[in-house]
Amino acid sequence: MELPKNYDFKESEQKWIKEWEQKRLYSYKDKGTKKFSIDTPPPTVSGRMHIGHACSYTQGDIIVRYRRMKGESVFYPFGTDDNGLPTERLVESLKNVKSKSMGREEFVELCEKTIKELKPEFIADWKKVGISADFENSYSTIDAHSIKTSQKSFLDLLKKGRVFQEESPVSWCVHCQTAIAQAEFENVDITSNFNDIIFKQGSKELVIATTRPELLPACVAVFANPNDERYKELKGKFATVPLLNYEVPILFDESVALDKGTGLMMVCTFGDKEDVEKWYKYKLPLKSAITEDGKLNEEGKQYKGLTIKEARKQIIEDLKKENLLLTQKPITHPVNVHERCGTEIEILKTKQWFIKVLDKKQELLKAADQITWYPEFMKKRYIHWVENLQWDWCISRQRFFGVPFPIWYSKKTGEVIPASDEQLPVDPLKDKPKVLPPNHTYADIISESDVMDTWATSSVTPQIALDWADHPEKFKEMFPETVRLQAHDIIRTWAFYTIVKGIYNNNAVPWKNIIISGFVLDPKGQKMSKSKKNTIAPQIILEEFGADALRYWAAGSKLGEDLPYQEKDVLTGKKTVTKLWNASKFTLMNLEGYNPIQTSASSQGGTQTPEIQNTDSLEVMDKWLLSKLMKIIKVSTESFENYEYSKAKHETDVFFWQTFCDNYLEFTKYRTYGEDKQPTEHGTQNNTKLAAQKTLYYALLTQLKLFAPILPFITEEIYNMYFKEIEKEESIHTSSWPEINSKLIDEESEKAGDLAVQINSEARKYKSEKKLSLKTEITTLKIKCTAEQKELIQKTIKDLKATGNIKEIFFEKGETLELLFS
RNA sequence: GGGCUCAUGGUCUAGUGGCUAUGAUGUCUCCCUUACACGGAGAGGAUCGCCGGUUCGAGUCCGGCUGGGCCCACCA
Repeated sequence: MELPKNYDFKESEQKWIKEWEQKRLYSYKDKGTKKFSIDTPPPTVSGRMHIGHACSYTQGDIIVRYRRMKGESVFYPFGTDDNGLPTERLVESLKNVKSKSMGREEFVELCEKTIKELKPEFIADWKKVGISADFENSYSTIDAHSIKTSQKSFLDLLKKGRVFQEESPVSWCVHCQTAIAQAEFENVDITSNFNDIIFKQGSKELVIATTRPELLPACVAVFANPNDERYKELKGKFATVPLLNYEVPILFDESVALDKGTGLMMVCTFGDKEDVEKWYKYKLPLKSAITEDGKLNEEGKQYKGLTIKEARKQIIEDLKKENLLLTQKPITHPVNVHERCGTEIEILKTKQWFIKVLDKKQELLKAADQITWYPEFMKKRYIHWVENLQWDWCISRQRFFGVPFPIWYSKKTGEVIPASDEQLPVDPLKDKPKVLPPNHTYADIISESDVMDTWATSSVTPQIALDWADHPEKFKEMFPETVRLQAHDIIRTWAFYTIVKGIYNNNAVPWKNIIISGFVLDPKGQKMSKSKKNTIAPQIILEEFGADALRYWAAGSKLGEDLPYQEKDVLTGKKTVTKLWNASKFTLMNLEGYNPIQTSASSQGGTQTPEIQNTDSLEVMDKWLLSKLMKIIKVSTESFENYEYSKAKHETDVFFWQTFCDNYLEFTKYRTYGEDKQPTEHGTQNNTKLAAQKTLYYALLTQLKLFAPILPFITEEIYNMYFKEIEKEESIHTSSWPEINSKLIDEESEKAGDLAVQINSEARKYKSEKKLSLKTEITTLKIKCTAEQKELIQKTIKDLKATGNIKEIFFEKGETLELLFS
């Protein structure tokens, strides 16, 4: 068998992607073996896969491919997250439209159309990196099945009393014009001004420091610390709000910092969480001055109609005019903004749906212990987040493109009218409830027009994939899933919310294990971002180096650890692919005329790998290689079991380059080529050649298998060209994972082989120092060593002479090993 | 301010308390040896961030410090 001179990764990768798909190699089949199910993040259809996706999915895929080879029944669905704000924003910018100024139906249609356009190309990128998901079993978080599942989850929680609707101060994005959840906050430092503003108390001037003068019309009280000597006499008095000239009470609370600003603070409805707390605690009146689209309303009096920014500017100007602005200090302070658009978050009193989480903190913390976290410390991030939760989970969004709430309301009583399970999926704007409350007609109901938060649906990915809505029995068989794979940035959202739903809906944590991958950083270790222009497109890497090379790089990071992108590592991957090709080419060349089936003692299995059953015929160097190979199988298997793919990769890599290529192939060259030069007596096959062939066959196949999860294309190519016919398994990826053959562990041969390697390397060094070609013959080698060492060295003397071009070798007694060349 | 995490040759990285600290890349020298120049052989290059402790023995365990990164809190 002769392989072509060069490996064309582009051609090969394309071919295998197509073939795997045609053969439905990765479709879910219940083989009656241990089940392995994996929950991977449905990426948002953003047009293109980014490098972080490529890396993290590859890491997951490596684990899945290992499991598949172990013979487990792999359930690996693939989803896309198409619903909600991210898609709306994408469509708005792509199609240059504004959802709120378009008809709802028209906009939803446009979203659906856009997704359809983008999706195939989007998914193609995942296939290109060799992700072995069951793409036939793919879901979209906005398809009918996902909507049904998500609505079922909601109705279930409604029955269980875990969701509630309330009109309360809620974080709000004035740009997206919707309520948002705590998990969607992003903290940024903003430069602003700290303004010392004069309030009047009778004729007295009270100085209040604020960064938000535009909220003056929403001011409902002034607060001081009860221990603040400066303000004690203000008790029971009122202050006049400047410019707007109305009175608010002066109150006292321990939470007011004495040293911040002037020690006086104004409470507005609402500037921040602090205001909300005082508003509740002191039952203050509500004075909302900000509209849902971020303008001042009639409460703003003369400032009505101005945007927040304009109002701020105008109020400052007016304060200056009236000499009510004492000082203005520029400051930089942290502000919560909406992660999707960067707009500063407002707090508005609106009616929203919530999932109760604050009262179940203890259970949610306990859940962390029922899941094994890889790496373990990531568990703390989850715990930390749960402990610090401030708000219940607000799941309603005043948007168009999302999963509708499966409910209507009664105009008469205001009560909630839920859809019935059997009518899901339902759109209350189009459909009618099956069951009406007594004395109601369809004219008496109003439809809920809000949609659910994206996370309310992506938090049920296990339930969607395992078909909780339609096949609850099948669902029970597989739930909880084996593994969740995700990055650490969404522990507080995706991991947390999925756990919430698992526990609330199904009384169990959703997976037994969670593996958290790190971030891809730029070569300098900086976070990648579009604004920094330091992003790297995986498509370019794929084009230039190939998927195997990209995967090789991705396999290099430890789980949970951030990985700087280094092109040299991808290049090393490509070199490994090339080396694998060349080493295989050489090996297969040497297997010319070799019939592996004959040497297989176990003919019963028929299609089994021709195992090496008998080591008697093997030479020391063969035993040396195989014994070391067994240890690599052991380490690699153990590492994969613990999701430590980078360790498995490293060990296999070092073995392949050093043990196999640099040494074993060199040591056996003289045995494998030139049979016609030294025909053996009786014309039968040379025994040492046959031994080498046996070893080569088994060692190469094993190494291909060990590399297969990481380098699926090159290994499949080589397997297909030679091994497939003999092994009778259609793909290396469905072939069995190598097992340790304890008969092949041979410490003595390892020692002897190591000595031979050492001596050979000294010989090379000698030649290099003398600037001699490696072909140069060494006349004599005098070896000083112990009797024990001599015995070992004598076992490989033939190999040493041939490999190192050494004519004669003499021994002399010595304490330590000493080599004298001449 | 709280929490987590990291610190190893120029750069990136491996490293279950134990003999000369892994590999890659880059540098230098030699070599197109019939698998591979996307290669081979060799050389040089690390007081394993700093201080202290535990131990016969610490890159590895403990405490403190310094410096990165991330998360959370701080928004008057």
